[in-house]
Amino acid sequence: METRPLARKLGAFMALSEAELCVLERLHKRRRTFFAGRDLVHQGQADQAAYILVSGWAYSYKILHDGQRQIVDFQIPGDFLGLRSVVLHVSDHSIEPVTDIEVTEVHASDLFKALSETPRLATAVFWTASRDEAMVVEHLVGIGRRGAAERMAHFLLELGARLSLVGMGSKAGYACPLTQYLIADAIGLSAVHVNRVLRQLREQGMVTFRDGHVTFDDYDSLVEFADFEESYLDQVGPTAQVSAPVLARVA
Amino acid sequence: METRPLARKLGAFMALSEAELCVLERLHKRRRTFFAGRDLVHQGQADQAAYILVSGWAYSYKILHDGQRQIVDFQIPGDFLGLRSVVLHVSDHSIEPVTDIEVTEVHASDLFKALSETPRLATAVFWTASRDEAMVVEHLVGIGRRGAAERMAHFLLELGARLSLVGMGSKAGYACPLTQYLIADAIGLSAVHVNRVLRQLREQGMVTFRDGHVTFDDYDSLVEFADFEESYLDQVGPTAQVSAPVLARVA
DNA sequence: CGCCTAGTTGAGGTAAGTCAATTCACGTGG
DNA sequence: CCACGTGAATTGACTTACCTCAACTAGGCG
Repeated sequence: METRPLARKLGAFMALSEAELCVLERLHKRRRTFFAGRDLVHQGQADQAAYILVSGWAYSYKILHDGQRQIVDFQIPGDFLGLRSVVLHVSDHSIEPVTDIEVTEVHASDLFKALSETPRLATAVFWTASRDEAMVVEHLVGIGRRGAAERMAHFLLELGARLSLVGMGSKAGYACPLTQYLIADAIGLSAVHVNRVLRQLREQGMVTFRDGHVTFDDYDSLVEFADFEESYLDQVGPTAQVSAPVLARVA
Repeated sequence: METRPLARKLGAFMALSEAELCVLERLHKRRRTFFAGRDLVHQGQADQAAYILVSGWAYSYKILHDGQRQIVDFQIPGDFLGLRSVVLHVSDHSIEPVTDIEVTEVHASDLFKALSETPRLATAVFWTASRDEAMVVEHLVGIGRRGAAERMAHFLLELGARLSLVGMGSKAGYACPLTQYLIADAIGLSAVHVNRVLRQLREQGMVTFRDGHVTFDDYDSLVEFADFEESYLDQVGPTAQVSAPVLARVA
């Protein structure tokens, strides 16, 4: 468990050699702590470092000129923070910790060097980035075309699935430090409506979100209700070639 | 102009050497044509090839279980089609041509081989992918937090900016083969409402969309109205800015 | 004790959706 | 050449999902 969460995540995707793990290890330059509510990366900033989240939760968001906020995604341990900012050389969004967080810093130059010298690692990182993009796309679909309750259900399920992959959740539920305001800005609703929708889902016996804990009261009917497809979260990478489970699902 | 649009796009981001251009050239295996309305990639399919769009327009989308469609993005010449599907090894979305299109096919194995043997090319492709992701994020923000008219204005401006980069548009306007139904599914509105919003923008003297042509009647006030920030579309890559050190290491 | 933040609930407003009718351009076959 | 069908755009009338405003509760903490 003191294996870096990122190594664990990438390892689940492709087997990494000793040498590759070593390169990965050397990337983690410095461990830092940031405190809840204090911006880590700011929109428009020219970034020279990305971070890997070790513990705690964060979220990336954009602010519109009229002050509204849209949360793009939440990050949990093992996720990159600001990877896109480094590649694009400027941050198009801000990142803020939800809780106090621990991260390790990765300098842009070290990252590019490591990726060019270790092609398989580059593939693995590219895979991670693609998986993140797939989540953003799914999020987009939800906001664009799902009703409020379905959106909420889908959101809670996706978060649960992601947390399960790093051992922080199960089909029973998970600890969740988010406020209803954060969820509102993530799924494009008002905080008031979030509250109503949560009540509805609770009264229908599907999920309960209370006191920082999400409990799946009836996982299966929630999945059914939310039209939740978790295949896009699968830990299946190129090495696993067209693996049996994928084929089964496609068939 | 018979330069491959992709080479032109990547070239704008970082200067590519002869050798790198040559690798890029060899990627283009086979030129193919697809016809308007016939699926090119299907949701759930296990992909072994991506495509580079040479001419025509396409769109990537997802279908929900209740039959609703959310269009994630439109692709124009120079864009990759299905790059994420290849990296993730399964397509999480479908792609369909809007018009008849010409593409060149890129086999997954060739792509991975080229990227691992030519690190700078990998960086460039990673940059392209990140730029696409930034667009999806901006799209997400629009759907989540902007009103219908602002969303439409922003959408038309973004398309214009992208088309300008490949010489197919200007601040005066551009040819646009999209129907109001496609736009509706892209920006999360009903087709009827799209029509109303277009009328409103036209009557306010900002944009006119008629007969397959978008005309910016007052570009500046449209930008103002839409809160349009085009920085995320900049053709600014690592080479352009802080990059001397980065390049030195990568090279 | 008083203040702040998070959550909860009600009443009423509004942006956008649905349903439906009409027009127009286009192609196709009688 | 015209009748017909089809897909796109347009507009009106009505509905609804979600928002806003506002009041109130409950817990944490200086």
